[in-house]
Amino acid sequence: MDTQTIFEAFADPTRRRILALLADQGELCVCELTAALAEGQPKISRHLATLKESGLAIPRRAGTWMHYRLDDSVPQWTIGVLQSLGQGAVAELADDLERLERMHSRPERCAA
Amino acid sequence: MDTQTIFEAFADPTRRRILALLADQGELCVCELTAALAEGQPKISRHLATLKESGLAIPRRAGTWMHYRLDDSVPQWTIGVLQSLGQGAVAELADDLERLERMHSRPERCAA
DNA sequence: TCACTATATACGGCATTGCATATATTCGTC
DNA sequence: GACGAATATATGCAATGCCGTATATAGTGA
Repeated sequence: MDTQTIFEAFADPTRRRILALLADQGELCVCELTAALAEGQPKISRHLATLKESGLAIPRRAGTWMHYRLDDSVPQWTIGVLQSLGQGAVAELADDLERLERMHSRPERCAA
Repeated sequence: MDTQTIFEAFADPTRRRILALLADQGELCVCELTAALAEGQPKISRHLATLKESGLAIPRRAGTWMHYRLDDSVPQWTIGVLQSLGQGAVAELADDLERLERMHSRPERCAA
């Protein structure tokens, strides 16, 4: 949760795409993120591990699925950056959201 | 001036110390930054080149001295991050400022 | 032009990072 | 327990980043 770790997390474009999606959608599972970004599953999983270790994302297991959401107990400036990711700083966000909508058989969102 | 470049600039602790000092002091030359951070001159110079290329810092030559200041025409979220650097996100800032004050024979600040 | 100061860059080494492929784990169901 | 789906991790590699040392450049003044 220290400054350096958070900045490193923001320094990768794939992680920013993930963070922008989580900021927009609230909670998503690995298979949804894999479909939305159109990237390989191990790649998504590794970046989610990084985000989890940095304290930016929180995992929740629901059966077979792992859901990730943003942690809202982050430094103030971090919140500003996260908001900006959905407001133009992540150029791919529109495409990613469209692929997410198009995805077949998305897991039902069941609360914790 | 694109998103990726700016985030990469923020990802290094030495660059954040430089940015925090510039945000606090307005304009500093290389030798002042070298003294304030207590780091080698080539290291400071290299990081300033990175900041210049990212669009975050603007150089100004005044005789032998190169002065650097922040560019204020940066994305909105960037401004928030820069402010945060002076408000706890850069732990070394107090020490760096103290070394800067103690520095002997600082170049006089003459306007452009 | 020469010497001096301030700053920038080149070079080599070391550590880290991101990736793809392959494999391991975890969970639900039978 | 065996199997299949979802997710996580191991491995090997190419690329990148930061560093210190040495050197080059730019400016100033004699």
